[in-house]
Amino acid sequence: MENNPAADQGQLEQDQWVQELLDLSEKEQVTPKQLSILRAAIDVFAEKGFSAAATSEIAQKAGVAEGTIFRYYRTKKELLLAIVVPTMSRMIAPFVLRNFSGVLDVPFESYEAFLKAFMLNRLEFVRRNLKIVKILIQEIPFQPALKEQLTENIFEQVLERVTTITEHFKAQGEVIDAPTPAIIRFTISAIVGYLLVRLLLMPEQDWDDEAEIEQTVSFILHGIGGNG
Amino acid sequence: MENNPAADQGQLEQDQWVQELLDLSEKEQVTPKQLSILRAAIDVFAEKGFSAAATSEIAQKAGVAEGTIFRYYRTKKELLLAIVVPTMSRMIAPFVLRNFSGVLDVPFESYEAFLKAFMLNRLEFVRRNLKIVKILIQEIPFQPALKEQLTENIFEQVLERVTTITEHFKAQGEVIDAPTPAIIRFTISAIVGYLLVRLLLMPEQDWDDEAEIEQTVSFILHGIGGNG
Amino acid sequence: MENNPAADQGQLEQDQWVQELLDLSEKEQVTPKQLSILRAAIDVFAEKGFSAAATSEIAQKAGVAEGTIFRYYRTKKELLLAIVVPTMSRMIAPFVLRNFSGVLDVPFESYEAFLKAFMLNRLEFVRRNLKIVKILIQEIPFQPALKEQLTENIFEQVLERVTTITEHFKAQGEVIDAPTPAIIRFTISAIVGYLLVRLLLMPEQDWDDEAEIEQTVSFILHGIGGNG
Amino acid sequence: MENNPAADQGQLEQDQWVQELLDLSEKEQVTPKQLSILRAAIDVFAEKGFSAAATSEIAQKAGVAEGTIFRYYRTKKELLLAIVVPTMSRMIAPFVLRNFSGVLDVPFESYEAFLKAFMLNRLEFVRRNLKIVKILIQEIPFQPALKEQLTENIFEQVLERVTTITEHFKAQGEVIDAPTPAIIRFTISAIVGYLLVRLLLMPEQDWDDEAEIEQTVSFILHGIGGNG
DNA sequence: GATGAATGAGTCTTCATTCAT
DNA sequence: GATGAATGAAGACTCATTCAT
Repeated sequence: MENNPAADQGQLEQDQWVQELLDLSEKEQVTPKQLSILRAAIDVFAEKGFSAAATSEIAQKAGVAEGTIFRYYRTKKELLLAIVVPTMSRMIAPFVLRNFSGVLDVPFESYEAFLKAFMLNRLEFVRRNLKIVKILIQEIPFQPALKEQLTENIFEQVLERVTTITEHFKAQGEVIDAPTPAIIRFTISAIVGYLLVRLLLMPEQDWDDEAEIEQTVSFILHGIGGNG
Repeated sequence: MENNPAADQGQLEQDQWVQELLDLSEKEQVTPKQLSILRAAIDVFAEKGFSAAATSEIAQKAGVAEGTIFRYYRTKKELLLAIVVPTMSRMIAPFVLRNFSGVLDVPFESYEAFLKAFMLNRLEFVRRNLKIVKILIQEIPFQPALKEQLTENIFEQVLERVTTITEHFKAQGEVIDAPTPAIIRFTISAIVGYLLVRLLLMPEQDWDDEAEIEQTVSFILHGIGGNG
Repeated sequence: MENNPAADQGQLEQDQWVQELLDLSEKEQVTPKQLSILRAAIDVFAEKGFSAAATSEIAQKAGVAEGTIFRYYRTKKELLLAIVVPTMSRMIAPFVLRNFSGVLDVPFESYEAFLKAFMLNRLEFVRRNLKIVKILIQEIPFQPALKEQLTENIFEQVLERVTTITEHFKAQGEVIDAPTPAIIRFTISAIVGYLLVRLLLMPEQDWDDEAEIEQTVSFILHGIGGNG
Repeated sequence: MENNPAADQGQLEQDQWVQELLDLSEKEQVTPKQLSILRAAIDVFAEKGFSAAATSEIAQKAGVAEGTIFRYYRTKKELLLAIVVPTMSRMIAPFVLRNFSGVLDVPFESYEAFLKAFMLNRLEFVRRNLKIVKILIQEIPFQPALKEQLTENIFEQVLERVTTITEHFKAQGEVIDAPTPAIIRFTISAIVGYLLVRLLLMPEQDWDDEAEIEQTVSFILHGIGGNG
């Protein structure tokens, strides 16, 4: 039951992120114990799913007593939300906050450049938050709190912002004059499709991300139809 | 807790399907009791998720005793698999079996016609098996049995078949000369993206499926890039 | 963990009563297991108090699995109420129902005869339900459900009935013309005082109940003042 | 969670008393923190019952850290006893100590005057220590330490003293020649009955204590029997 | 075949108590 | 002295599974 933060090198990057996440969300120091609870919870939730995850296992993996978890998070569900809500915010942050990640705000020369930058940016984000994203996707259908977030943020703020961007490029003639919702859906499908295959379905395959992204953006813009 | 199959007209179609499914998978008669267990299980699994679903609730909804479930399915997990495995098979059936649904075998005049027919066909399939598909997606990460199926069937059989098809159209000049896996991924992303938005994210919206499918196929073939 | 209903002879009388109680309240057969749960619960609640009583101890004493308790009573509190509410009803039954125990309905020749009969009757009742009465007294302050019962039944029905009786005897000149509430309070105090001392404070002492009751009734009627 | 002693004027009287109590029992200075722990504990014990009371809630209400309670009282039970034992002593003090409250020592002209003075005195006492008395009554059955006190003090000292007093008045012809224990029981029943109804069962009713006490004493002396 | 009572391991959660700071 | 983070045993309650009827 030792707690050796030095050992698990594979998680270093994610730890960094968890720290970031907490700094961001709370602006107050997070105890090492709380951190190891979060890390353990992320692992167990991702591996077993929220319902099937036992707080006893989380405690054990975190190297703390079971009661300690409940000092920080009153219920198991609150622990879930503490992990997942900030990530949800960060996931859509580029669409919501100006000058946040810079991806959407730097005036891109072209739609193509914009799409490439965006894909690369989100790929990096999901890669660094893979487990949390898995948990998030799994639990959205069962957690009203998350559904609400989704509705309020994605369907109201994000869609509006993305619509603006899309119509901007439409006006410039870089995007064809088709219904904006269909364009958005199609574009996001291609991007998300790549992320899923890349990170979840076939993560172990060798990937040349730059080339794949370029290819995908090319498909988005020109399709896969032949000369006919 | 009566079980009146006549009442729930909305499920008639699905019931029909469940019957089909069972006929197919077992080739032996399915008792009405077993059928109502399956139907109840589909409802509860879809609503609560597998882990959070209680067999007692399933029994209650099915109008049978708790013990009865375990006459037919030795464990809760077996009940899950009995629901989900045949649907998985049917989901990929068009790619695997010849002359099954006919979608892939009728020699289409064009890739475009093929894609449209395929989308419509799968849309109909998912629509009629929505809950089961939900369950399937939810549980794949946690059920090794399903993961295995996925690997063996999708990644070996389906991919091979789809590769063949794609390369056929490539040879005919209807599809550009890009890496086949990327083409496949891109195409399926667009299709699945549509299905998800259409049936899961915004099912209540009014949809003109024919137009949307046409639009999507057009995007797949020619992209969304402007004249530049 | 054997369950030998024949052995505990001391409880025979009470068992009889528990059976009675349940017959009365449910009019349906009570399983032996349920009965032993009730008996064990009565013992443990009386000994430790409701809050400090562990369902595990009740289960152990009843010779059943802990889960079994919760098949019959959804919560620990429900188990408490199942024990205590019917007794509460029976405790005040003589005041509420006509011809129930007969104590209040037979036209007594005198107030004295009435008081004696009533004391004897209630003494017997409390003696046979001692533990439950203990539990009842203990838990009334903390169980809103019981408080409500108390208010609705005691303060509305019982007081009204007792007032009628008292005023009947007042009219007959057997009771002095003092404020009825004071008379009632005083009378009940004397009776309850005897019951408490007799059964709770000094139960092991040798008691000549008839003589004591006669004495108490005499005090109630003529006081303890000397000839002065 | 501030603790502003100035605000709760309603408790001023009781606070005063708590101070008294502690001065009495310990003869050493009591810190403000200890005082607020005691006050909070009285509130919580009275409201929830000892077993159901959480030390964390007491700490919170007292405005101290959870650990602080255990600096002063090693266990929760010790805290209970610290509250309840001194009150128990004071409750029976008039019977035990000479010249303490003076109630029993001033040579009363009559048994009647004595009873009235005694009732008024105890009414005042219980009124000012209502919560503690509640706690005391609740916990006597479950705390051997309290039971022991009860046996040793009440049943040995108090009864002896009360017997002496009663027999004194018996000798003077003010009390009839009936068994002393019955007389005592009856008298105390009437007094305690009044206190309970007055302070616990119907505290919100308007009471004319002097008149009620006079009435009650009259009943004790002359009973409620009519001229018959 | 069908039942549903019974099980008991396992769940999340609480809480009195300790102890390093 | 005072804190409050940490503990871990114990609590009420759930639930998949069994089996006698």
